[in-house]
Amino acid sequence: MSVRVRFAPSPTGNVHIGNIRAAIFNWLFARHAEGRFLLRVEDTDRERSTPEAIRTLLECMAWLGLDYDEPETYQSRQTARHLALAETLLQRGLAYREAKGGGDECVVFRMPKEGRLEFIDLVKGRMRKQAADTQDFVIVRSNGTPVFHLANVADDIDMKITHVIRGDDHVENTFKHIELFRALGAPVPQYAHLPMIVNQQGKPYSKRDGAAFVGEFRDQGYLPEALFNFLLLLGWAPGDDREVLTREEMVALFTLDRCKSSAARFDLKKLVWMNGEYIRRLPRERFTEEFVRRVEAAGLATDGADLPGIIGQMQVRTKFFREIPDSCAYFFTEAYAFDPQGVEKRLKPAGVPETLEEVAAAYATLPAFTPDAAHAALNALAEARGSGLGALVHPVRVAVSGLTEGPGLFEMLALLGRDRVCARLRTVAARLRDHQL
RNA sequence: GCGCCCAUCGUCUAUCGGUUAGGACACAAGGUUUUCAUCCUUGGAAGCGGAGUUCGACUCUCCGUGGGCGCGCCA
Repeated sequence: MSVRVRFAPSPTGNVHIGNIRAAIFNWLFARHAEGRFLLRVEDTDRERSTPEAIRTLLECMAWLGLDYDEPETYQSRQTARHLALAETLLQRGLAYREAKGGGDECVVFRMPKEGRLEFIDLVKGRMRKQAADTQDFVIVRSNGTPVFHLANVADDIDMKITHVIRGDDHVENTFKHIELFRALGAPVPQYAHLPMIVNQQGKPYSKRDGAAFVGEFRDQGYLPEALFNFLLLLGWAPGDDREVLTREEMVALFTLDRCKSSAARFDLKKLVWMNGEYIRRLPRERFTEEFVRRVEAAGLATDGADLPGIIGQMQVRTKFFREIPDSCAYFFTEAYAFDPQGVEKRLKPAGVPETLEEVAAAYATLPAFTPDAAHAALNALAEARGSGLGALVHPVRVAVSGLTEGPGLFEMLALLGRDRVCARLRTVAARLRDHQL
């Protein structure tokens, strides 16, 4: 029997990372087993399930590369089917009508009253519970609408779902659902319950803890592959020391028995690191394309710049594309901004203007302006002055780039070119004297 | 309250009775130019407690403790 799994979110406008992780695990499980991954929109809450919300959901799926193998289905369209099944249950005496609280009658499903209920959870192992500890539950409201449990199980039956992989807040429901499958004469799927994602305090991760929705991560500049990989590592590990995996590796390696059953804390720092890893691994052309787009969007022109050289330095240090205009402006314009703290610390001390001019003079006479030559020249200067190299490196960096950090100074200088470097050093020296900085 | 589940460095995790308990993030120190966002090296850092089972337990069992989830005519 071939594997069929589904992701069954209720479209409430935003897709929570806990939810999308369930989608990721389902998708990987299906792809690994060469089975089918389906999407069922549980849109029975008509209030919140707006077309807009559904579109957002579909966008998030596409963004993460979670493609599904059959057209998505909508639970709200199956109401008649759900009610028919409830009717069957009623006729077989497996459910009964009851008027709770004096209102109209609702339909209640009968749970076993004795014995033990149990199932094997593919990640948590054997789960058991005394029947006496369960209760009958409503499957059709007195207003005539089906309740989640009925709708969920009915749709799983109709979609021939073989494995239900979902958050472990559903473990208790599973005892109910299994009885429903049996009562409806359908084969019971296998279950796998995934641990929750929690915050630094160990509480369920929510929007109060920062970005909690897929769309927010996208908007903040995270790459879908990075978020996907990071979320996968929350509760699953390949068994060896690999952490950054290609989609193919994930598919090949993913199995439910390697899933952990304890909650995982969401560690933003590691996600940031992961994002940097994915940016670094981007094909050079793709990084370049995005780089240029960002730079130009900031009103800067890249003509004349040594783009390949700049990219070579910047790709490995970029954690977010949005940082690019600010971190690289000095490569493309003379109107680059100065970091106030850098100016204060590196340019304001007495003697800096003279130092910058000395460096400019030394550089002007160099036969070739290469990183090594620029380095050697500064070394010679430092020695002549009896000062450390740092006394030259820092002011020069800030003068030339406006920043206190960036690529190796001499690589950066070579990339800028002798003319621009010397001009900037002199200009900054003059501005310092005129108190213009 | 009742039921169920969970428990390895600060964090994510490896280990499926025998390891100096490994890796990654983060942190610290050093080096890479007295820069840094890269790179290299090094370091600190863990089996919740108590009983058992066993020649031998992080690993198996039980009891505590702590945490989470569930107990809706929400999903």
